[in-house]
Amino acid sequence: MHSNVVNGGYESKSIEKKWLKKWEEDGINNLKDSSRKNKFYCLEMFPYPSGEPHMGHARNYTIGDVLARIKSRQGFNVLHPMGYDAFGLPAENAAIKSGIHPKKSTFTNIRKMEEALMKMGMTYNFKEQVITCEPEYYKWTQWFFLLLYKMGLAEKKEGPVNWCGSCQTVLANEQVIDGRCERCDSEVTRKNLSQWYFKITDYAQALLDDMELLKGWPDRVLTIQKNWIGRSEGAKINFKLDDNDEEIFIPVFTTRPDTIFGVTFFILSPEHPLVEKIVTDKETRKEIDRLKILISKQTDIERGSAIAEKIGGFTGRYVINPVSGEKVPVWIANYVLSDYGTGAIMAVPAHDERDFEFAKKYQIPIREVISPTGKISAEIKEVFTGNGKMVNSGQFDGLDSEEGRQKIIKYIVEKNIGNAEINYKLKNWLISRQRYWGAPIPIIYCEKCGMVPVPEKDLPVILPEDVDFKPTGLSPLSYSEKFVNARCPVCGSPSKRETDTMDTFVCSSWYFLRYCSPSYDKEAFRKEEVDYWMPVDQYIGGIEHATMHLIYSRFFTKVLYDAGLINFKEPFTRYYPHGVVTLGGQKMSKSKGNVINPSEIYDKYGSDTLRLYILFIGPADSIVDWSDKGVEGSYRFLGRFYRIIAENINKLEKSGFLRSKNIAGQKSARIVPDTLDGPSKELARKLHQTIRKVTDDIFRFNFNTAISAVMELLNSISKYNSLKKADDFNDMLLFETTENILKLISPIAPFIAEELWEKLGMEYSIHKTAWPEYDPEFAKEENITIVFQVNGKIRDKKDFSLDCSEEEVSRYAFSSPRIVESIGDKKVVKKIFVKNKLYNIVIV
RNA sequence: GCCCGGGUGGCGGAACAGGUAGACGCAACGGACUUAAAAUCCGUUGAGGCUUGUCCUCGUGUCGGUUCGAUUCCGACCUCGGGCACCA
Repeated sequence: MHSNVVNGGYESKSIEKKWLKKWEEDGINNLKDSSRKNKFYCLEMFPYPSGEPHMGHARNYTIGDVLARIKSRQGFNVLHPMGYDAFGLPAENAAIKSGIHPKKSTFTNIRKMEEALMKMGMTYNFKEQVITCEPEYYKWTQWFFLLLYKMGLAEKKEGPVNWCGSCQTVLANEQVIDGRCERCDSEVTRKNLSQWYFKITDYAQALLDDMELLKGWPDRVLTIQKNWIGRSEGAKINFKLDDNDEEIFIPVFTTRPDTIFGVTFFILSPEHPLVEKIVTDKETRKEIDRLKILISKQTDIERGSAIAEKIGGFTGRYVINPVSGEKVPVWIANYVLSDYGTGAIMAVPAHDERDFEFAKKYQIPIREVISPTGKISAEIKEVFTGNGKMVNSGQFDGLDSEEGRQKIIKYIVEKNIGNAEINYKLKNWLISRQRYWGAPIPIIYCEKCGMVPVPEKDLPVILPEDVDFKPTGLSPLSYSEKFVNARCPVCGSPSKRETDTMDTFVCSSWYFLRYCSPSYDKEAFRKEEVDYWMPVDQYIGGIEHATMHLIYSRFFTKVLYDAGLINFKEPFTRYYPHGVVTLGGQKMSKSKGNVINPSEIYDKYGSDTLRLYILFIGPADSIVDWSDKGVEGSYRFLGRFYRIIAENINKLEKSGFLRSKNIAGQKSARIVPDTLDGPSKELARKLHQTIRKVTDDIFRFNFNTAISAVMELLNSISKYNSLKKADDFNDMLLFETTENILKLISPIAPFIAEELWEKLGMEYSIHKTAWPEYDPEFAKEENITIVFQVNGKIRDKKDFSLDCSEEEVSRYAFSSPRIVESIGDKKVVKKIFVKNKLYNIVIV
């Protein structure tokens, strides 16, 4: 290690080294204390062990660490755990490239992460980490799979899936961004495969309803989730195929049953199973087949975006509108999706943008049935999607569209042709992956018994280590004879194991429960521990997990609740999304080479500087751009802090104050307000105001302003120290201020605080002391500045005593030359007095 | 296209309930210390004006409104960021 960057007497390197060692020996970073009554579970999203924590991790974990430390100092029993989301593609991809086994690289990386987190002074109990790729953990991930299976929430289904050709695996909908793979950015194609799904859609409504319990979540996150779940209310209506031989009903979903008289055509998605059946004419069939192939070749981007061109064709057949009795043509079109609603729609071109565009292109009639004015338009030039009066709608004419919707639903229910229905955009969670580095799905296929779940007593299904994990599109595990061949748990005959592994989001959907009893080996979690610690009081992590991890974790929690295994419905009481750290306005990324690692910073300036800077850089939830100058500023501040406090300690030593009293043990005989005056009183006030502000700001996640308050206090101390007259000086006050400023900075910059605490002769450790509380008597301002305005413009300012009367203020106002001059010969019509703030004279 | 957030000095950002806009920090400039530099310490620093003051005018994306008073509330627009995006 090289010497410190020049900074007065502040030797961050040796200080941090010294305390790291001491803290580790004493286990001081474990904040659990079962003798305390109230608990606080502070959780930060655990990292994927990529090798070294990045700046986002540093930000995330520093925020959590500060909160956990303060909660502990405020007397809470604090659970502040750490672990690793250790399964996943990157390790496997790296293994394919470099030949190093994922297990080896993962554990090497974990050690590195661990060391870095320790160096940053994080208060995790490193002895109780949770690592998802260990059999002791994934045994219970598999147990969860079985639980969902038993509850009918896990199913194997043939269906179109998102296939990433480069990763050679299936992706969940959430992992596809703009038709591309989230990880490798290559284009995602559709493929029909038999895959495992978790039926999260069964919980769509519960996920929406229970948002009411998430008062401690930012609205924007709930909005994202609502959007993702995509609930829409409407009706399912059956249209009968116009056919002489057979009664075929085709249901559609619509949110606008009130527009049913405006249906001028009907569309099936190209993948709709009835397309095959109903197209009878040979020539038409040719054309429809051609279209189907054309559309199936379209990528998600070409087909899926709102601006994509609409294409389709007439099937030669008709359906009967069940309400109007009208016969309308059946088309297929690329813009009708097979996996939403019923895969078929009633098209109302006058009142739907997409149908309008399609009708115009293919010259299909457009009929107005909702009119904003109630009058029928002569010509339809544009779509009207709003509410209005129903027209051209038979017995429903004249109704408001909202009312019409209810009336039509009532009608179709009575006539037995449909019903009210709710649809969600949320799709079932596809969890199988044709990859090696994941938790094996605990299922066995027996020729006689069929699909058999692995009995709980046989868990874990161990992921074998001697496997060839080259990507072939098939699960690497399928090449391992040893793994694949098994005995049927039911009949004992030779069987085959499921060779897919689980999406890593399954592992991370319950880790917060495991933290409550990390080494318990009888169950996934010890109930008493979970009852005590859960739900998480404060969760902190990137907003990019709003739709995946956070929804899945909420889903898992609800499943456990319904299984009667836990007594809460939501895992995270409060959630705080921190912002990302950019460099030059760009997202830091290894591939672009624009990365600043936390280690560079703590190696050069120390972890205190890193922590301080990352909190001071800007509001914790906003995107912040890295600035080397800013880091230096933080480092300089700590140097200045060190010098000024050391000077205080010096002074107190010289005056004999520190020797004369057994300060460390002394809690009583502190300053009484009346005994102070002048600069001392001012400093005492500043101190108590700072205690109040820092505490308030930190719990509002305003770390930047909390730090600026500490800076201001330091400036006040510095000024106080430069006082000429010795009588103005109060040793006790200086001591108390020193003691408290150290406490205030201690969760943010734990090393320097501990060092100076020791220098002050206090009992080890500052991190075990109670968090300071402010005294309102001290914090109270004596004088306040009243602002004088004339017609809202500031004309004068003057100090008055707190709570002074309007009369007093008014008397001054009308004697102030500047104010009198501003009034001139105008007439005073009104006087506004805001206590302790301002006096405004209104003239005309 | 729809739904959320933001736009404040040269820069990052303060202003918690409509009441002193620019806290704190960075950068810059001036001074002290030094043979010198670095570091440190002390100042100045939104723009413009002159009558240089405890001064005046302007100023929180643009335009308008409510109010004695608007960065804060309302309306329209411009712009940046995020989410969703043929979801019937």
